[in-house]
Amino acid sequence: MSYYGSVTIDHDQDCPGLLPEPPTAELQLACVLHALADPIRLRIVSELADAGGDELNCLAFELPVTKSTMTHHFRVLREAGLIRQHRRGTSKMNTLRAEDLAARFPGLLDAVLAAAGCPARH
Amino acid sequence: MSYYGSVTIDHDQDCPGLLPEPPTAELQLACVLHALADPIRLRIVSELADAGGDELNCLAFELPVTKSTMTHHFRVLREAGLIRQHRRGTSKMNTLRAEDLAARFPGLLDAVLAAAGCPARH
DNA sequence: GCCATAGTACGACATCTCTCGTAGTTTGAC
DNA sequence: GTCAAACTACGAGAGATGTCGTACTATGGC
Repeated sequence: MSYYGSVTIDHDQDCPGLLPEPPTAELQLACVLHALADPIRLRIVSELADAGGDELNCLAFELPVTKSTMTHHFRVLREAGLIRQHRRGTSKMNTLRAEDLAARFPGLLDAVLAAAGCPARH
Repeated sequence: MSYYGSVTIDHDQDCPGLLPEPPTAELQLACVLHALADPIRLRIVSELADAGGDELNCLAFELPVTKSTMTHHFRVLREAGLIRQHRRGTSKMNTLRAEDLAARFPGLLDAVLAAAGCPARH
């Protein structure tokens, strides 16, 4: 989406291997919702939440898409500020930025995760 | 988004003038998030929430787009199940389906509205 | 050095999305 | 019946998105 504006990606703590991400204060609601509004990405976020803060590499998610498509989705999530990524060896480890999100948009992530947990009823 | 599947739009109560909308039990999370992931639509939802359940016609929202674009956004919101629309006279009145959403995705709408209320910090 | 593993870059493509303008419909007021 | 107001339908266009395949770049183990 073009009109979200460019995601400011600066980071003060230059932790080695950490990939650029937007600071907490600049997370954009529309951008976060857009990142969550895709079944694949929702699943990634959901599984990261289930991991309880543990780091998962990209291939730990058995997603029904190719590696290059995975790269795309992980980047969308990182640029929206939902996940944090840093390199370790040949892998890229992912964690959910749950605390940052809770600080910026209280209750939002929890509500989405709860909603994602109970799919359909009828 | 194609892979949400077709929105089931049946309605038992054939209230005259009510436009078709998905039943509460069939609201799709990804679909709802996608509908909210647009600044214009987020604003519509926000203003409807501020109206506290009152009905607002489409032109009551002073949106920076043409009428046909408004029609488009209101339709997206209705088909996602976020708003209810029914005709009255030459107008189409809109209300937020706050209770339906709270029943299906507890806390989600509230969190989004709260997040939309406090835009940016730095 | 060689190789396998994990991931990226890039281009391509089909589809979707947002936007508009113009023409049309429906409704209520006169 | 005529007219204005509110909205819709339709087509078009620019741009974004999700997907893939191929080629490429680390990184670590041998």
